[in-house]
Amino acid sequence: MAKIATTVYEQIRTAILTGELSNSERLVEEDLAVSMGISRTPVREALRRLAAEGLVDVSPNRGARVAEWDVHDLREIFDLRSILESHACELATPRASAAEIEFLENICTEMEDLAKTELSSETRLPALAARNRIFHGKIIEMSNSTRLGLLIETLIHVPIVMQTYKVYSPEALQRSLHHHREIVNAMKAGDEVWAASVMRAHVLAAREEILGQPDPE
Amino acid sequence: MAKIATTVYEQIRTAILTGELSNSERLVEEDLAVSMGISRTPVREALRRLAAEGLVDVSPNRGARVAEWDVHDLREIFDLRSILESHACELATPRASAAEIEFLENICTEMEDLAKTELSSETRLPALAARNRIFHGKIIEMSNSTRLGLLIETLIHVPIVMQTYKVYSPEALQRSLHHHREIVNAMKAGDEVWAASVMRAHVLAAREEILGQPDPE
DNA sequence: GCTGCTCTATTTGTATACAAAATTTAACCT
DNA sequence: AGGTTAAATTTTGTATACAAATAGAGCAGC
Repeated sequence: MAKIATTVYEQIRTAILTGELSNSERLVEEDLAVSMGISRTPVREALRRLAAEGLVDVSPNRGARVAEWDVHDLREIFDLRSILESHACELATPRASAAEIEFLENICTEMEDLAKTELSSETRLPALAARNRIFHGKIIEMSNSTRLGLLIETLIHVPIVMQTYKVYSPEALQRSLHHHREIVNAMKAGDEVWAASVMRAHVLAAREEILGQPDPE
Repeated sequence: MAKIATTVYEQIRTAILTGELSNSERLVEEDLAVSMGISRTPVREALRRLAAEGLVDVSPNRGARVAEWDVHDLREIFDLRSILESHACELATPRASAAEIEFLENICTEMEDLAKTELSSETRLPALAARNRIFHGKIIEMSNSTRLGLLIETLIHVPIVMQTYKVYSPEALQRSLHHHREIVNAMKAGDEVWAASVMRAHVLAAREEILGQPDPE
């Protein structure tokens, strides 16, 4: 059970991502420390780490707060995701093995099956969201660019991005699944331009679904 | 003189960027602390921060070392820069004010003048590199996307990227300056596709100048 | 000569103590 | 009563102390 700092980092992180902590809530080092029965030292380290990832804001001598994102931030995030994830598709396509294509296809099938079931959204949405993350993560992994992966990672661990499917209409969900299938088909055909284009559309469609019409500014 | 942690962070950072510390050199907390006459606490904080930015690698219980980059890493970095900085151009172009255009033009002129002088490379190259950073930084600022700026920042503070002009041939330097001028012209013309294309070419040309021919793998 | 072990010396991780800064509270003056 | 200043409290920043883990030196065995 090594590394208390890592444990507390993960605890605070998931607390933020699940919305348990939110609304620019203040994070007092001592309070967090006593609530976990540890000292301030590992708490400090965890908070700085979260700050580096953009999940909390720290001001000198004034402590840490949960970061907040406005519509403009989210628009930036989705725009950058659309660029970076489509680039990942472009890199992944010529490298894709048959086994990897099959892996992606299986996830597509699983998600399509899940979408068909009448399960309550309580269980269905998390299952869909988890597989969605695996799908996107797999393509990033296949791109074989560590830094690209890291950049995307810093963009997506933002609460609303993590819970994407929560606000999807049935039509949007269907379109999203079709996009996934089309991406795999494009990769199978070895057409990286096609694959990248669909991925770009896929992320931009998600942006509109979540944020509504383009920023008028 | 507040915030020792920030001071030591900057010291170690510039030591790495100037190559003073290099070659996966081990960074022992206590040694750094005594050499600066402070305690380990702020040193630790600085090292974690540098680790988050990718300038040092830390392993649990084994401390920090200066990060190393191989050819593959550098290729990734330049590829991503080419994408992100061209995107910055695209965003900046429709927003560019006359004053901002003029600012960029002035930097172009300064760099062209510097290139013409017969100053020793001792003084000329740092002056060129500094203005180059200002030029690129200004465009990123004009893009008005904080996160885009942050992503690019995490990519460029890598020693060899910072010292780009050191390895440039006279021809490459000329081409680089022409690119700058062309980017400003494209922005002035309000043509974001043109501007973004030149920026992409600009960064990819730098990649080849520094790394040689494409990765054969 | 080399491999594997134990023991020692470094070095990191965490806890605690204290100092500096900021926030809050209270008192005060006009 | 309002607002300003000044103490009191809270909270962060840094230093130090100790525990846990790792790396390295020296030595036994082959």
